[in-house]
Amino acid sequence: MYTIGQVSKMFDLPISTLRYYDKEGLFPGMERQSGIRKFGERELEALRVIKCLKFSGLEIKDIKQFMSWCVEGPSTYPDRKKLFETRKTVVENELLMLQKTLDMLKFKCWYYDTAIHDGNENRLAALIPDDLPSDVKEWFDNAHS
Amino acid sequence: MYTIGQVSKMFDLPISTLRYYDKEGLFPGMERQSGIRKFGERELEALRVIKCLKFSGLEIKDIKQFMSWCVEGPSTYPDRKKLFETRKTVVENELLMLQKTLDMLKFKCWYYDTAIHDGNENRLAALIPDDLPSDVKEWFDNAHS
DNA sequence: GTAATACCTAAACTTGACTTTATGTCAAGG
DNA sequence: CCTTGACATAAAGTCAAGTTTAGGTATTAC
Repeated sequence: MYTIGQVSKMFDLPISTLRYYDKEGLFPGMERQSGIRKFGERELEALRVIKCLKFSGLEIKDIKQFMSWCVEGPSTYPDRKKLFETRKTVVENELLMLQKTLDMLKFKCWYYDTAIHDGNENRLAALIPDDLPSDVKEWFDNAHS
Repeated sequence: MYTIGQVSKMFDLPISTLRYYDKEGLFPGMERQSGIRKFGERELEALRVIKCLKFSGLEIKDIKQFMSWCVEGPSTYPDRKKLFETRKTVVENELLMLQKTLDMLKFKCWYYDTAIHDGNENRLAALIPDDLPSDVKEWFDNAHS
């Protein structure tokens, strides 16, 4: 069993955030000893899941919904599974878009390398795809078609 | 040259958002004809870049900074390059973390598949890594070590 | 015994990125 | 002529996710 201060250090989260999560219902049924929160293994596992679900873009109120389902019992297994399936789809799409974003950033890094070398953008202004190094042309092709 | 309404449709962005971006200085030197915004190729390219930079997690005020550098001329090439290098690092890290998030989601999907099949979590509560299908154990290993 | 720490609550405040509202101009169509 | 539609502005409102503040309790350290 851990105090809020210990958990704050373990997860590198401000105490105020942990209290806020608790207030929002993300630790249903958390124990207290004379008013003081006691974080057990259930709460630590909850925090691990919260971290991932948040990173996947899920809102607090929907994480709360999930936690409520966990309390409700086996009848909510299908709801919980659907939530994770949906998140999986969302994150897979996000990965594809982030990859495209990375292509753009690589292109721009190359672009400014070239601009710095040339001292101007004259040559770059007249670019055609064939001029581009292959590791950098993804985004250019994509954005200008 | 396009009107704000045309650009709104082209980029699937609300008109109010385009006006907000303009107010925040994301289209420095945009033309006007008797008060009406005229979006040219420069502004469209800006929007393509804004889309990516936003997706990479950059804030509006930092995008504005970049746009100001573009107006300022070749002396800011190094600043602009550094911005894209930093974004590249950030996005590469984000990709790694998203991949881990995806591992967790895959694990949870498998978990609830199993729970639905069993009708309870008894078997799952006593899990050890060796019990896990290999395509699903990444996250479990990671989180419980 | 008092001062420092670690905990608690409720309520107000903050931030970023928009969105909405209220009001107004201007050109084209019936 | 007058209404409709597309544009404009300034200012207020919204929303999520915290953070901060003000005030209080309980235990330990000197």
